[in-house]
Amino acid sequence: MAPRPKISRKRRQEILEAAVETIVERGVCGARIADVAARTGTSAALVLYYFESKDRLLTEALAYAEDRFYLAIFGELSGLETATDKLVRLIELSSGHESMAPMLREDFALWIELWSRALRDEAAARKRAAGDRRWRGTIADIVREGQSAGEFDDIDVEDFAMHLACLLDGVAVQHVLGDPQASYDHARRIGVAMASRYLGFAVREPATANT
Amino acid sequence: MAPRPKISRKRRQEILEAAVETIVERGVCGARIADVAARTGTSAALVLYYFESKDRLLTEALAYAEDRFYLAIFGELSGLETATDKLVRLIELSSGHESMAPMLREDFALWIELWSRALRDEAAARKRAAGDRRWRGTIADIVREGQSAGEFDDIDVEDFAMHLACLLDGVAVQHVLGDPQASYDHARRIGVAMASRYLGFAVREPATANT
DNA sequence: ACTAAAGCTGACTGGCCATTCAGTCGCCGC
DNA sequence: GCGGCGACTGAATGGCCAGTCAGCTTTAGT
Repeated sequence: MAPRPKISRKRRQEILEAAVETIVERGVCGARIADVAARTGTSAALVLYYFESKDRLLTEALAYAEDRFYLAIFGELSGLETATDKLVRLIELSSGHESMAPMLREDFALWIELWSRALRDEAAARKRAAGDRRWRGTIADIVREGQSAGEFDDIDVEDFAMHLACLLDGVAVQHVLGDPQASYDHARRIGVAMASRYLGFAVREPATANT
Repeated sequence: MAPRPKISRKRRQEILEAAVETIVERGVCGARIADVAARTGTSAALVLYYFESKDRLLTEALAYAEDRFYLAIFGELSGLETATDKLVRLIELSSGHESMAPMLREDFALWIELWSRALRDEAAARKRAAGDRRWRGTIADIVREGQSAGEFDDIDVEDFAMHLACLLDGVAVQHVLGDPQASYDHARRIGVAMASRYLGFAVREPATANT
């Protein structure tokens, strides 16, 4: 009756996490069920016992990673006071700020994997689209909040959210593919410059790396 | 002696083109040598006769597609007079303007495939980085040209090139993944707005679809 | 304790593909 | 007309892996 914390719940998550790590290491194409099993210390058969097929497992794993990433960022933002702080922090985090957990920094690579999967996998495409809407919605909410507070100019919110989201995606691609021209500082500067120029707030000194 | 037009040259290209089509259709993961062979009306063995392995074939095919795409855009730009025209056209074309050959519009999807491959394939990573440098260089050249002609404000060229290139990549992702919020018009507007705001030129009416 | 379900596994199998190989064919120079 | 070479092929080979299955073990409810 009482929805006791079925062990299976934990196992499922363990497997999902192992799958995410596997994808980071070998890519969606190269990931094998046996890898995921080895990482959880179980058998390949068990992985298929929890997820009917490799396809489902991979798609769920990518969605899981996206969710984790979003929630981590969102959690960090909610502790901040002003909309300006939130927006700048959002840009910093999605530019690969060193304060991010290493696990989360790997997630940038997963975006690319998700995109390439979404090109052909209906379920992945839907999840990506939903995640993207949520992400843009978060940006838009911050902007509206800043506008109400008088921090930001009164520009078209949806347009700006799309613009910033695209820019951050593009920057992340350069970043994860290791372009030396796209260091964190570079990426941050570009993002903050764009936001401040459009929204009319003053740029402050960047947060530098810490522990 | 005279470098007679070895038949092999033509065959090689045929195969590369078939490989590109195959990748568009089935993705890098799903592409099979037999598909490429079928598309050229030959045998799988022949494909491996020209390209030592599937890996090389795919990497070369992606590079080939990128080159083709770049040259097509570059060719179209060189016919234009002013730097402003060139820049706007560049933005239009990389936002998926309807006047592009359908073949080239598919290339956006190939970027994603190339990125995901570059995550793990050294050769692909090098080719991607080179292509990207060329692309940013082209943007930078146009901006410098416009600055000399007095069309554009005197901002940091490299920074701007990186910024625009990232933005266009991000927009392309949305576009190719079919986000309805990222139609061609949307994409174009975002790109042109950003460029005009940074460079200080006046935005003119968009080019609409033709032919 | 007894039982049933859930959790879990090792061993198999079936299919799929990259890659190899042992040639065939047709052309070109001689 | 011959020798050789480049283009090309069909038919293996061999490895790899997702997914299945028959049955083992643990857990928990009665």
